Order: sequence, then C-alpha cells, then structure tokens
Amino acid sequence: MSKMRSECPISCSLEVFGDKWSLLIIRDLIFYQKSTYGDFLKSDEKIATNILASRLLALEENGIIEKREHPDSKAKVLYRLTNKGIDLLPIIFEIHLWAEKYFPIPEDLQEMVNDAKKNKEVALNTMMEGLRKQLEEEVV
Amino acid sequence: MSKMRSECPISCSLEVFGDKWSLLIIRDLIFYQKSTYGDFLKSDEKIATNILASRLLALEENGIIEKREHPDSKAKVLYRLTNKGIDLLPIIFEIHLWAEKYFPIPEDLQEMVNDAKKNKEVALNTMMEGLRKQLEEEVV
DNA sequence: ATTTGCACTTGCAATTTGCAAGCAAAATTA
DNA sequence: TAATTTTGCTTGCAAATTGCAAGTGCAAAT
Repeated sequence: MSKMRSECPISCSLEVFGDKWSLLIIRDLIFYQKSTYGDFLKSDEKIATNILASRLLALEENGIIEKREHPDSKAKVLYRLTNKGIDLLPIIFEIHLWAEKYFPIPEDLQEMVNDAKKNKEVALNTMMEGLRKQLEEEVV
Repeated sequence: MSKMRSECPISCSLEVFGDKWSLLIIRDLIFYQKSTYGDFLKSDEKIATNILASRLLALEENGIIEKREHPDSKAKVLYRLTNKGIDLLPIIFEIHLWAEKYFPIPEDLQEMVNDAKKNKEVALNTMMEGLRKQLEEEVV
C-alpha cells in the first residue's frame, strides 16, 4: 500500500487484487476449499513458492484473507477469506459470466455458471451466505 | 495468447485484462470518453508510452478494442471498445461497488456509484446500451 | 532418534516495467 | 513552400518483478 497511483476506485482496487495471482488464490479459497499454503501450490497454474508467500502476505495486509490456527496441526496454517474478501465474490462471478461468453468453460464449472446465468442474485447470495457462515462457525 | 496457464475461466480472463493497466485503459474508454493514444497518456496514473503501446496492441489482439480512422485527422487513431470489451462493464461495475465499500470514492464518481447501488441492473443496462449505440453509429 | 511434511526464505537468472530520448508521418504555422 | 508542432509510436537501457532451484527451521510421524 506504499504509493497510490490515483484516487480512482478501479486503480485502488487493482492495487489490492490486480495482479496475475491474487484472484487465483481467492478463487481457490472460494471454489476449491483450499486453505493452506500447500493447497495453493498444487493449483494448475503452478505459482512459485516465493510469489505465493508474497501474495499471501499482501492479501493479508490488505485485509482480504486472514491466518488462522489449523485444527489438525500446528505445522499448518489455515488461510480464510475475511468479509472484505468474501465481498469480492460478485466480481469473480461477473468474470465467470464474461468468460462463459468468450471461452470454453470446463465441465466441472459449467453447472455453477449455468446457475449464475439463470438466477444471478440468488446464486450469488447463496454462495456468499455459505462463505460467511463458514467464517463464523470457525471462530467458535 | 501464446501460452495458457490453465483452462480456468478466471485464469483465462486474467490473461486478457489481468494486469495493472488494461482495466484502466478500458475505464478511460468507458467513463472518460478517451479514445486516442494521447488521451490515455494523460491519465492520472501516468502510463509509460511503450507500455501503453503494448497494452493497446494486446487488447486489440484479444478483441477488446479496435482501431478506427479518426474523423478529425489521419494522424490520429481512434480506439473503441468492441462488444466483447463493452461486456466487461459488469465486472467494472462490481469493482466500483466493492471499492465504494472499502475506499473513499472521488466526488465526480459518487453519483454514478450511487445510481449503481440503487438500481444496479437499470444503471448497467443504460450504460451498456449507450456504449453499443456509440459503436453502431460510428460504423455508419 | 531420524525421517518426513509443511511453510516458508534465499540467491540468482530471466522477464517485465519504467524512463528518457528519438523518429516518421500528418497537420499546423509562418 | 518551409519550418515547427502534434501524434503515435519505437528503441535503448536501468530498475523492479517474477520464476526457478535449493535451502532452512519447526512440527509431526515413524
């Protein structure tokens, strides 16, 4: 957050998640139930270990994700989206809808995208509620 | 478009507009009626000339923008969003709404964002129709 | 007690970005 | 008509970022 390029909301937002990796990490958190450093490393796009570390730190500093104790082991770190991070879902939803129009969509996502197309608001709200519930439950 | 990192719609989309500059150029086309190389250079974020040239080329290759003859002069080049580019507006809208929640929004954009919050679908459709109309008219 | 798993860090090479200057064609001015 | 300015780039080089491979330190399993 050192230097802002401008006051523009698009520009400010891009400084938070406008790189090649951040939205992919957020995607993994939302759609693939990934939550650890090792999980993110396994994604198809093959992020480098140092880049992953720097992105996770930046996302944490920007309040998009937070670190938690992992229930299974002290050696693991559990990463979770904050409410601020969960609020990015509408953007990710719209990116999916745009991509659906201009790229072939993998089978395993087709159903989700179809739902989103049929009834955007409902699909979105359902998904966001799910994520927030997950966040609350674990605090307990 | 040389090498794809994965089949993921988010990843594919990011390869089109997921850098620090592309969405700002698209923003300028949508919200500030900018349409020439010189216009884009004047933006607050101060993009370098070579980077601007490379981004314009990439956006054109990806079918997001197109070059046109400028009505005023042969020395000028008119850049316009294609329909594919106009379809990015919902994403940009959602980014604005997210930003509105987490950043201070400049006065000159406040009204637009308020409209968007009050009646998202209507505001979005109005704006997209306007952009498409502009695109059609000029072809004549 | 030793090996394995996990979350990183470090060093260095390769790629990308950013800055400053230059350049050709078109338009304007003298 | 000639000189100057505008416009849209390109080029060369330095600085920053990214990517790869090889560690490192602590926790957990064997």
